Amino acid sequence: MKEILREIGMIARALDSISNIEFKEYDLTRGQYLYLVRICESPGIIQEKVAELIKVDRTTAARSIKKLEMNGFIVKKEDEHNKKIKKLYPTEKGRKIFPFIKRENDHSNTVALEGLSEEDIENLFDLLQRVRRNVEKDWEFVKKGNKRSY
Amino acid sequence: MKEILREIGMIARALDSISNIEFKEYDLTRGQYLYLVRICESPGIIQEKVAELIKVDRTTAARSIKKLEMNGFIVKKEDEHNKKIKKLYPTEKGRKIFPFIKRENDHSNTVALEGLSEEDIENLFDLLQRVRRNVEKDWEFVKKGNKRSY
DNA sequence: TTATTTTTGTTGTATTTGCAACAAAAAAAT
DNA sequence: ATTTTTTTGTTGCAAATACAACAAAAATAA
Repeated sequence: MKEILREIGMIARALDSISNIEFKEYDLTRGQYLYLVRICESPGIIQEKVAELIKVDRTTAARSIKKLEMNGFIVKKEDEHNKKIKKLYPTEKGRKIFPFIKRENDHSNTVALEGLSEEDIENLFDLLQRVRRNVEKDWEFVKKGNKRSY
Repeated sequence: MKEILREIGMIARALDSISNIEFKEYDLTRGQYLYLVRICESPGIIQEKVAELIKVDRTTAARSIKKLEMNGFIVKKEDEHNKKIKKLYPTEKGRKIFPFIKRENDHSNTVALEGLSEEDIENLFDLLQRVRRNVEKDWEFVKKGNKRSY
């Protein structure tokens, strides 16, 4: 059995670790860049969706986003028609550092893909998307308290 | 720019989350399965190497491994010729749950790779290994306190 | 319409994570 | 042989993470 997941875990931890170190320069603490990127990309998104996108616990997302708000990177806005939800928007400060996050991520991407051809990259991306779609089904299933049988 | 790393991050977090939930049944707390697997696979390995393999902070590995020891899954043994290092070995208890961890990981692998052909899988594995080798260079560089320029 | 279930958000608590700083052994350089 | 650097391991501390449990709005079912 090819240990695909092990490779993926190693890559993910290594890159996350690098990003966290590099973003301290912009006063972003561990993990925060993930949330800020998603909010910048989809202004008005709610935190429940952000957690789903990132694949992180709801309460972890709640606290990270609260901290982003406290530090002035984003704001929460009430919705006109739905009293329950809070829409998330980047502030000026948040929008300003977004390009730096993108730049760092692009660099990591470039480093990661060194030596791969254009075709390799297309192929890898396609395969990873398929894997991700497979995996997110199980994640939602298990997160809701269900038990996988195997 | 194809967001390869984003896909990898999503997959890794989702699967890690599932594993952590599923391994509570065996009294393994968050993250511990990673260390136990590596120690079972390479008896006598030292914790510094385990951290490198997993791509996790040295001190995090130290504490996880200490806990594995306290809970009787592994033992630390002094080396004859080197007073500094401590070699790690699974105990009977550790060896016993190893197959369950393997089984769970295999299942996750299978789910993840659903719909991919044999060739796709070979290809994906090869590409991921190359990405991982690229990324670990930067990880070690940054972890040692160096600054990437981009 | 009313009752039930799902969605969304929060807080309390325990645990994990990782940076900083230290110590000691080992290895390498002088 | 001595000094310097690297390797390996530890602890203090601050912060992130996630499970449990709760609450209220919204969506769905009855």
